[in-house]
Amino acid sequence: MSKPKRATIDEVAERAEVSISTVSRVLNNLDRVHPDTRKRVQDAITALGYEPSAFARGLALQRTHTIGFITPNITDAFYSEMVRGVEDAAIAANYSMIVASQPAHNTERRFHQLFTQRRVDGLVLVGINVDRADLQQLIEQGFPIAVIQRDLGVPVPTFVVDNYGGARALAEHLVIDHGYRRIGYITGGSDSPGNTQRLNALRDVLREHGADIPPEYVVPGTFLRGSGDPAMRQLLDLPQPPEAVFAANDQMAADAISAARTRGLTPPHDIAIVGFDDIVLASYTTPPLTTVRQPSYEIGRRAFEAVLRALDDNMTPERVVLPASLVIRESCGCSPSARTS
Amino acid sequence: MSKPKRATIDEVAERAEVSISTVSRVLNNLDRVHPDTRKRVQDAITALGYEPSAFARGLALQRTHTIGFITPNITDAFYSEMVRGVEDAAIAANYSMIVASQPAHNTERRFHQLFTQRRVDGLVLVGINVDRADLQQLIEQGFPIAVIQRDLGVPVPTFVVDNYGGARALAEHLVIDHGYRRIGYITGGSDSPGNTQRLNALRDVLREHGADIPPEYVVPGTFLRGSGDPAMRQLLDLPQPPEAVFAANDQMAADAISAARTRGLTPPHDIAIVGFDDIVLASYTTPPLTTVRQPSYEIGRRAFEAVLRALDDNMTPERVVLPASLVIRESCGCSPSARTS
DNA sequence: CTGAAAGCGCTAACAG
DNA sequence: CTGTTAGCGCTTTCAG
Repeated sequence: MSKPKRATIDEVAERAEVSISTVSRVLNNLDRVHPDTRKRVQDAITALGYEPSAFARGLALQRTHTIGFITPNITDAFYSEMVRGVEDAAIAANYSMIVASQPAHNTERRFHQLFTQRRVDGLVLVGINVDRADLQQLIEQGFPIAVIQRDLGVPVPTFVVDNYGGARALAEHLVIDHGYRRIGYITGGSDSPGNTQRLNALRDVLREHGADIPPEYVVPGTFLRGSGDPAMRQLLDLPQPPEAVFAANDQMAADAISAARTRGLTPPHDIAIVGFDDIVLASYTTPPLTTVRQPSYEIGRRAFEAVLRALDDNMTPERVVLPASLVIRESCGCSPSARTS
Repeated sequence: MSKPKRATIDEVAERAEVSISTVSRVLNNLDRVHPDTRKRVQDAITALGYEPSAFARGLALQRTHTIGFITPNITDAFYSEMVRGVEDAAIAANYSMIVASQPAHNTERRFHQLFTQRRVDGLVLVGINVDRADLQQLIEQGFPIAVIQRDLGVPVPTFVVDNYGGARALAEHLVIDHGYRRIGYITGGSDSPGNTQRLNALRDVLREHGADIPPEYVVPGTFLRGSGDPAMRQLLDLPQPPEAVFAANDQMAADAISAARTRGLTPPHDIAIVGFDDIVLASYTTPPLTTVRQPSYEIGRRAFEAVLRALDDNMTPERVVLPASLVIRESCGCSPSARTS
């Protein structure tokens, strides 16, 4: 029992005493339509409360005006900002967004579904690893896909933040401004290029200042909630614990702060802790996290626009690197008042 | 140039040397089909990598197998959990989910769009106020809608948490277990029934114990990030500030903690602060927030299921109240070890 | 058990 | 400027 009756184009045509093509014309104002007829049609439209069916139109046009957004976990603050970016851009272009937020092992299937069954016009992938062959094939067929935060090795529009640059700025702040030399690192998932780049930046900066990062100072995390805790403990259990800890993301940095506090330590006095991402949580830890901000909303927006562009003309796929900016709060050891920048 | 060629039902039919109706039959296995033909068809399907177009099917069936989820703000941790619930349930039923996360002033329009243009089969609304007349009309036409967290005064499946009960448990903990009598309250948006119920619960408990909540102890917030800060300051500026503060949600409670700390106070020693929702942030403040947990994932899941049910048979719309549970951490004054429950 | 044909709501040539 | 007509890909009677 659920077929609310919506007016169809035929009813509008009948009421306006014109043919359906004329109605279609005023709808899409393509050709010139006589002002009088146009008015009649428009009156009929409003009288009937008519709105064209997006999917009947989709069938005819072979364009669904729907885009798919696939991410491993939308509850992650970092991704949900992106969703907003994609959505706002989508709305502006009269698109709807189907979102798929599924654990990694399901993304491949959803990806396929969205494309084959749902016939989305394009896809935005973030933080997931799709099978390269699958992707390659779609690309070759000219299917518009934008990839965020991953370099998949296929020629698609790719959006990444400057992980190295951002991490480097943060590392320099730690090494130069604060003079730390013994710095630990909590890693993210091993399949994440961002993780590697952040670690490299830290290592480079340290080397440039005559220090190094011993193997035992690099402890494993997963980017996920809770994983910073055991990692931090491991660091704290070392004969000589680090003076500062760089966690691959804010979530783990927050875990690390809790872990330190549980051990009776007071960051940043006893140990400095910094993160990456600048999620909401970062402002609410005690002390607030010094971190690196990623422009996730903008990334989302631009990814959608890239898809749209690819849909219209076949651009050469760009790879854009967005700047990440240092956000200095207090967890690095800076005082609330004397914030450097 | 973006028309990846997908196989159509005709090609499958041709290859299997049957008619398209037969293909359709094996697809939906409705009628009996001869095993041999069935096999031929299935072989053709896999050979061609055929998948039926969801929206061509939608046109014929008048069912899009798409559901709309409308919320004011998906970056709010509380809502994003819900999205996951809706999505998981949707996938299980072979549905896709279009999400609309738009500021309040836009939701009405999106609501209308999703329904008229997108022809979604149903809608889940959370935390928004749609025009009652609009809604009423859709309902009467038998359009399936589930409403979360609002009582819209129309007969639709409604899912709310037991705000009163949850808040009451929290208030009793404050009043009975801790013995507080001077308790301040930071309100949420005035259009939110949850807000009112929470305040009422606090007031009732206080009264039952011979105390009251003076007008100046109720200060305005908006539920949104940052709004707890000025509210808390206002409370702290009072000649006699409260001993404890109940914020209408965790986000504002977190703001309140920061505000207190900025004033040189140390919660919960100098002032207790509690919230509502149990979002991720609640575990990471210092001290961690004592709060009330809402089962948002489950709410989302059940809301979708209600929509689906309404789609099939026309049930009488239920109104289900889900239990909220007290989560005791440290911001109320409990020590980490000696947690009551 | 299977095929032919109509129709879902809309767009897009092609003729007037 | 406007109407006719042929699809878009699928389901569904209605006949065999």
